[in-house]
Amino acid sequence: MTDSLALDGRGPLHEQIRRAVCAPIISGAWPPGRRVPSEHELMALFGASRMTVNRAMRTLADDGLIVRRRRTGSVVAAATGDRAVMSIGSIRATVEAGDQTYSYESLARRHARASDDSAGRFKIAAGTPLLNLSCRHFAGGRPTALEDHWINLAAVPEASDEPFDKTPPGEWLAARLPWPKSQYVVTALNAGAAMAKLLDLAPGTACLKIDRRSWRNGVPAAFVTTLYPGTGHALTGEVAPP
Amino acid sequence: MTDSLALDGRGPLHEQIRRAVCAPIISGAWPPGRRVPSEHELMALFGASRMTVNRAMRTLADDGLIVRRRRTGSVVAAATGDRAVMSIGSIRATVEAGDQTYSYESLARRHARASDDSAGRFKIAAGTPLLNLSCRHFAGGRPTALEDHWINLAAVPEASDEPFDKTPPGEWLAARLPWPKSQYVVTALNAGAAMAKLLDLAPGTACLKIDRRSWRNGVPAAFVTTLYPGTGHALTGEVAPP
DNA sequence: TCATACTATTTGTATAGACATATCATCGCC
DNA sequence: GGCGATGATATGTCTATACAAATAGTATGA
Repeated sequence: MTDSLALDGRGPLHEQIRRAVCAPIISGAWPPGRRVPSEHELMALFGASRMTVNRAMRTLADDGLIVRRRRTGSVVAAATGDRAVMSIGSIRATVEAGDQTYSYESLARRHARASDDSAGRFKIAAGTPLLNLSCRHFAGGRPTALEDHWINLAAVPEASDEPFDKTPPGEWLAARLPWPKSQYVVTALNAGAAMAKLLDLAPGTACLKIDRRSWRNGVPAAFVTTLYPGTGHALTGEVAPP
Repeated sequence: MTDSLALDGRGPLHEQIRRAVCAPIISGAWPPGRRVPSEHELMALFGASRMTVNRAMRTLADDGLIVRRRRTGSVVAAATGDRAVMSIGSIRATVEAGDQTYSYESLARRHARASDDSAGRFKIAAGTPLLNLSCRHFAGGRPTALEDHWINLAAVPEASDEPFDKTPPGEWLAARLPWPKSQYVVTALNAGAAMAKLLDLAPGTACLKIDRRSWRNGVPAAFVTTLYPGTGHALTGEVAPP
């Protein structure tokens, strides 16, 4: 079956080799566990140098399609459960992508100390100074999301001096925390009375809740809860072979 | 500032270089748009060959931390909205990860033709033969999810001969479609009367709905809707710098 | 027989060199 | 001034080679 591998002549050689080996894997012709030709075999097959073949195979391994082991060679990886890449953009970007005008309203801004439930979910020492921001986002004048931020002032002290009346906390944080480590938890919940009123919904309407915890340099930096009307917002993502 | 870059002596050289350049980026010391030392500068700084430096930089570019351009050199990338990797495992795996016994019940199995609304969301020709499977998943004897599958028999003809009374359609499909292209849409919705009864919930309870479309070799293969009680299930994911 | 040493295979890493390609800046030239 | 040719720079790709590390199988020896 290795004979049927063929280059398509388009693009760099290492890409062609990667595609040639990738094709029978994603088509199912090579089932998980099947042996993939060794680098030497591919060198002979395609007339490429080992470094070029190695780069193609390494890319496939990085993408999780094959598993490489010394001496035994490479095999097609077992298909794991999906790992979908969900794009969680800023609310402004989401609204403006739908050709609606974005606006934002600050509902509350208060200092607090970690002691109540926020300390528990945040995993920080009790007494840590926090800044709590509550705000509402509008798409074309209609409320589209509620956000509740808990910023760890020990990790992000600059937040103390920021009024957050013009810049939404989410955007401000994104600029201050480039490439944070973040964890997301997505659930559904019924809107309570206050929440429903703020979102202009009937009480009990299903909403999408996205909890996000972010760290900066290993220190918990922010805990954000975002609430969307369930029917008005969708989290989308995709997984695709390379 | 390039002087402060230092290798830590641990692991392969290209990894050390990658970490050395990565550190000031994720710490924020190098803001987006800042120029990253060129390959030649890094060669001189670390005494490494260009291929080794190139591999480190290329990895950073693949991870989206820097943007590389010919002649102008590399710069720190603008922090985009997060692209979180959500793990959407099989329901069995999720249940068994919680130390509960998994079971499964087939509710309906019927053949259909794409003509009604399913053709529209599926983007297939009307009249295409489909197999519709409805099932319920249990965790420790209590219902934990509902699933509704529409399998395109033109793309996956083997499904016709499968009774799906023992193997859940999701697992069967995962084995038949290795590395499919898939799209996900996650929303929240209020449980209707029938849905609530099947999930043992009060009507109107918020539920998490995950729609998944999968393709095989570019052909729509399956459309799956999964419903979870909103409080009983969470979609989790994370994004982390490399 | 069992344990150990050796060997062959395969991948992992690193180097030096070469040429290709995109692009910015500059220098003439009209 | 505007236009085009030219050169410089940085990345992109590819090769040939070398040695290292992991490991499965084989040979060796007590």
